[in-house]
Amino acid sequence: MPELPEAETVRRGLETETVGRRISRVEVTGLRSVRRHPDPGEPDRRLRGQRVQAVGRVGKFLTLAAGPEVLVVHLGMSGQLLLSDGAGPRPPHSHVVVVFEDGSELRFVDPRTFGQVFLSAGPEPGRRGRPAELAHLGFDPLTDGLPAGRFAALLRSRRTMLKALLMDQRFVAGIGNIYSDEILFAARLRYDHPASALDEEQAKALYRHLLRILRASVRLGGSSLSDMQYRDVYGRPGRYQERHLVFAREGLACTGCGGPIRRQAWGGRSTFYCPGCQIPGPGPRRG
DNA sequence: CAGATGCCCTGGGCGC
DNA sequence: TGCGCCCAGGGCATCT
Repeated sequence: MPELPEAETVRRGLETETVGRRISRVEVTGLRSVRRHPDPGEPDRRLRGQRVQAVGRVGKFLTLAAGPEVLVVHLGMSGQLLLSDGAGPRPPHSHVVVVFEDGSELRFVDPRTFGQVFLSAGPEPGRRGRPAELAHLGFDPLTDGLPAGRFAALLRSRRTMLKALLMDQRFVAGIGNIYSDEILFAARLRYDHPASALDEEQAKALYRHLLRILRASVRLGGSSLSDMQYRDVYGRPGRYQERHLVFAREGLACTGCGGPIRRQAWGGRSTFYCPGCQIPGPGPRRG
């Protein structure tokens, strides 16, 4: 499930491999992947002949600037961006393929089609020229450099449960189910702890763990789960899953207390936590 | 406004 | 061996 560290790993690969290359055409075969475009031929028309200038990222979204155009990619659940020299057959579910003038290809492969590819309608005024379609996203933990005190104040103003807030892309961009569980375990806070119940020090500590874990995962190329769906642009899996302390570890011994990690259905998906180490918070105040 | 729910979609795992 | 069921979950729409 590509989250920020996986998107950042892909971004680095794209930056290395595609900046400076000229696009000769874009082949779209998966209409759902370009669902924001009423006309699926639009990406080809607008990108033809443009040279890739920069590769950016906001949360889980990737952006390729090419001439006046910005191509935005979200990997969804099962999306991959794979580089190829253009020889050999394309893998199944290659819904969008950017062909460069040397014949090499950038293939958007996405079996479950939760991901998407679209050309931005333009930059949002202010906010560092972020594509307008990404205006709703909150701060990016690795690129926006939000001071800890600001984070703590923002967090403590919300009454939402911590996990819901960490996964809320409007609050902070890039954290999903895996990293929210890992961050909350590191901070010794349970998923259902109300954000507003944290004191200043707890909120700052949570932020430190958030940054530390995302950076550590980027260093190891992100997390590939048992399905090995996540791959970088060279097709390599990540290695951060070896460092997961709670995610997908139901029944295994907690590294903190030795007790079993618990799995809880919550918000329509699985949450993993240690009942011994992670505190649930004060609960609703009475009186 | 915030929380809950359902939908989209396919491959893989599992029970029978 | 094979079929059908269920699950994985990010983002969004919709309802309360």
